[in-house]
Amino acid sequence: MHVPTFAPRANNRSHQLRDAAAHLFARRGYDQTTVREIAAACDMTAGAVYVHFGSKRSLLIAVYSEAVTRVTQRLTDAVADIDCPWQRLEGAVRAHLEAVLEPSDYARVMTRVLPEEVSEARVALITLRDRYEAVFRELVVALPLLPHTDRGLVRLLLLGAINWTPFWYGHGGATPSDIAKLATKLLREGIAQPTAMTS
Amino acid sequence: MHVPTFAPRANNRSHQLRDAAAHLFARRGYDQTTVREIAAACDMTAGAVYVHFGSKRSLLIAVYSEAVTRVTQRLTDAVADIDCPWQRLEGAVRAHLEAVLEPSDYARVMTRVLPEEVSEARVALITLRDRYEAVFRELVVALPLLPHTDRGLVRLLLLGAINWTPFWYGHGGATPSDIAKLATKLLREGIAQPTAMTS
DNA sequence: TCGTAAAGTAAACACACGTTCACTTAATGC
DNA sequence: GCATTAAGTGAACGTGTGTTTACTTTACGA
Repeated sequence: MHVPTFAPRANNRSHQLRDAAAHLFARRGYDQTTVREIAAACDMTAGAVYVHFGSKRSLLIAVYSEAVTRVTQRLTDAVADIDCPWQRLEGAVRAHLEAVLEPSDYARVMTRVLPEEVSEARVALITLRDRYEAVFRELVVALPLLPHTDRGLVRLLLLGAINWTPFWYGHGGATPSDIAKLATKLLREGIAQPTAMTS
Repeated sequence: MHVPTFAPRANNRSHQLRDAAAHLFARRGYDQTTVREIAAACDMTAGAVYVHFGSKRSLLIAVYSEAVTRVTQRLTDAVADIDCPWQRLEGAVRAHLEAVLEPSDYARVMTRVLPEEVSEARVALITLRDRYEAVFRELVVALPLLPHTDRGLVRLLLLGAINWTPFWYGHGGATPSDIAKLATKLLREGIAQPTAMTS
């Protein structure tokens, strides 16, 4: 006749599940990953997953949410001590690339599973991703650009370029630092060989 | 007792099937599209699909191959009459964007279904896409760039930026032409506000 | 015209997957 | 210690999907 105890237990393995899901989502995508695989990675049964998460979909949202939180934090830290807007941008791009390209499961989920592809969780995922992209919005807004420059467009092109990197990274010898440097240079001054103007 | 006639018939509907598949793959992705849907779009049964294509996978490869052929042609045409390397690049980017962003089913398949996501057809699709990207490789090689510029990296960043456009196109008012202009400008001279150097 | 094989149908097969359910076990608060 | 409930098991359910199969219809060359 006592008040029941609704608290989760101490040895909570839901974190372990979420980590395993992140690992598999990052490596094989959402659709290709099965609930049974995630469970097996934790030495559990598929049924046990549903004790912690109501559905595969909500598991993805949990992973994605954690990913956004972590990468945003990493980004914020990376640019915290920098003043120059251009160097801030370069630092942010490098931090993003390091997070996405090195074997950090959570960050990779953000680029590996595209919100647009998972119809079940589209809205939730896009909302989360927007939270992340807001950081870049601020960075771009802070840049001293030519008048009439469409800063939104600049941000989208930049994000596209770096979101695509996982698909080709490793084929050349470029490091995240190289890529960040080039991307920033493109925005700043371009890479055209100055033409010898007839003076 | 006569030699059999192995030729396909005149009223061949395999093209119709391929078109329908392109339409659905472009709109909903590969995994989310079912063989029955493709068949239904042609007023056929699922079984009939297998008369023309051995598997769903080979149907995708047929669509993707046709897509690469068409877009490559479109691109080649677009830059045929242009001499200036920079204008050639801008024209190519605009042509690519127009193909991808406007409701041309085949072109959209190229960016909607990522070769890396379809494990069954990964290799075949990547081979096809490489054929297309070779066009951009030439365009970038022809640019007069600063010495020691990693042209491969430039191409990859550029392709990433424009491949990502389908995910955000329409949210701003930018047209394919606007996007192409900005992308080219970025490579050429950047968009930084020139600092007033103390002379 | 007539035989052959292509084109197509209808139904079933095989299987993988997300999810549920009845049941067991083991922490946890009182 | 004991009731309570979270955590977990193992098997089954329902369903969707790619594919196959036996059969029918139809174009087409000789």
